[in-house]
Amino acid sequence: MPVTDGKAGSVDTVCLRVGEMTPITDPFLTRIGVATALTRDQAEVVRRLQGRLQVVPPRTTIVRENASVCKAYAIREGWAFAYKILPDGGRQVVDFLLPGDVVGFAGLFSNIAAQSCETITEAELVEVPYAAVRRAGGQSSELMEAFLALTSRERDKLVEHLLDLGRRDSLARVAHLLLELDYRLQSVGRGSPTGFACPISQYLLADALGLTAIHVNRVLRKLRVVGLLTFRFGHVTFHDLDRLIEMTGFDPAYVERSSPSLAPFALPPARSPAEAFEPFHARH
Amino acid sequence: MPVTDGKAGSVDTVCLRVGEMTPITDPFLTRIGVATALTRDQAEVVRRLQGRLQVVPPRTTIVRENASVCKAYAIREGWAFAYKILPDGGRQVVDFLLPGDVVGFAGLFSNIAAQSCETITEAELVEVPYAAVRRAGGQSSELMEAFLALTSRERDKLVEHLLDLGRRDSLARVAHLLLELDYRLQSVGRGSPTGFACPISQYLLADALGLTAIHVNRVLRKLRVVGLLTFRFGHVTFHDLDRLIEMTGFDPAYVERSSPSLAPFALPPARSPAEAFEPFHARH
DNA sequence: CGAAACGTTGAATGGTTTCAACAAGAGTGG
DNA sequence: CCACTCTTGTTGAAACCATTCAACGTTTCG
Repeated sequence: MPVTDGKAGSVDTVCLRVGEMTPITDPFLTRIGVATALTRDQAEVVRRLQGRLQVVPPRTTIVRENASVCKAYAIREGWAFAYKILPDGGRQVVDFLLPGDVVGFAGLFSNIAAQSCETITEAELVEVPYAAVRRAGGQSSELMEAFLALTSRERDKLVEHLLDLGRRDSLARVAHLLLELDYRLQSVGRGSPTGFACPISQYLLADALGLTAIHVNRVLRKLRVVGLLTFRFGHVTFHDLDRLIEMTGFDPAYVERSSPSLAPFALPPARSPAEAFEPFHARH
Repeated sequence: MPVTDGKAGSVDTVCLRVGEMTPITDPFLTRIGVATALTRDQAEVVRRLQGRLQVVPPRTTIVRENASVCKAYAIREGWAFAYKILPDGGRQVVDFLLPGDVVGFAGLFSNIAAQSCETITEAELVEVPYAAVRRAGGQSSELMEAFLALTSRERDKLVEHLLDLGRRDSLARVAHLLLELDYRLQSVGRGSPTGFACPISQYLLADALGLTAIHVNRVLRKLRVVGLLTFRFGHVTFHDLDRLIEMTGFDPAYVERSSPSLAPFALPPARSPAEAFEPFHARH
């Protein structure tokens, strides 16, 4: 439910094309703008929420569980994941974070990180200080509404993840997650219906899906031999999208509901096809 | 981070004691007030958000997945649960809803219900129309912030649920859920450290925990014979709270973080002890 | 070159499900 | 009032899925 400021209707949604307007890619603004149409002024306020830009190497811990935090991070480029560690040493990956995603927004209230977050690939992060968010949000209910929509979307993703762990068998579980990741990538101008570059190790996949890395390996082999999909050398290829969607019960709607088709405008396609689809292939 | 309006500090948090101020129990106001301290005026606005009060029998579907919705429901009394059905017929319970909880808030943006919701016991529900929420929220960023906190809390619950399904064995899974429910009840003046009245069937428990009802039955028997807890005839009794907390890795903090110790003020204790702890015992 | 992370495979073990059956209480309709 | 059904709880045995243990090859990186 876009909130306008009383000016002309369509002009208000400038933020959705900000990627064309400014030389800088602005994933945070994009995400906010997807949720709620912003006026030019509001878009500027959101843009100013952003602090320092960091470029961090792979396997860097950005946020540590239970540590005190004072800012969120918007992912401009690269992959990361949020996770929790159990007393017995087990690890549960809560969510994968792709370009355009925001991590650590939940800490806005407690100032305590609910999960740890670590980069998978090299990543560019934009800091979003809570103080600035509170200041701006306190003056604009439209902004607060946008933040609410952001959190609401996170909730939807978690529910879908819950279905994976609770009621899908291991084949469907793996396939469903990979489908979701591809659709999320497509919503920000990466990926394609035929497949995508996926820097996730089998161990990580296992910890996201409540399985063993060993079993994930066998599941992937099975998915390959039955001609559904191939995940090898950091690349996922879908061989039979229709059958995959049918067997997993994948519903693209829950991805799209939160990121309308306008989203691709906001994040420009990666610089070169090779770089876009195989940025880490060399490591294998 | 309570947001005040500039008047005297402590006077602003009137809503937390609203249960003492008005003869009517107001779970919605309570929940909102727990998240953000509200001024007297804001509390009044929140109070007016609420529409009709419904009393519905057990097994009533309140919201149907994918149906269009125009309001949320605050649970004033009774138990309900939110769930999704998979194409293969499987059911996944996403969350149990206790007095003081709000269901269907996520539909505020899509106007489409993300999950179905059904009552377990007889329940009293207060309607909260989206239109009213948007109107009030649009004029007050503090309110929007409170709604954001509400959704953020839901996210925390889902993450904990995710840990259950992904990385806890069936014993710990069952025990952890029952512990969580008791703590949530305690935060609204029900339940006790020794146990609580629990109207959940083994089938429902199974669908929440990604198990079979048959297996849940065996797990409950095991929990009983090893002296950890008893769940029979609609009542959960904890025999060794310390050992339970240790084996499940239960962290009361994530319940409390979202519902401060002030909460018990808001929802008055149930009318009589017998009614409070065994409202459905008679059915067995 | 050695260490560390990742991928791969086999065999044995064990936790969960499936199938089948029965008991008990609640509610319904003749 | 009494069959009758429906829901829930309970148990046993067989089948299956996933884990554990163990081992080995590969690639990457310092």
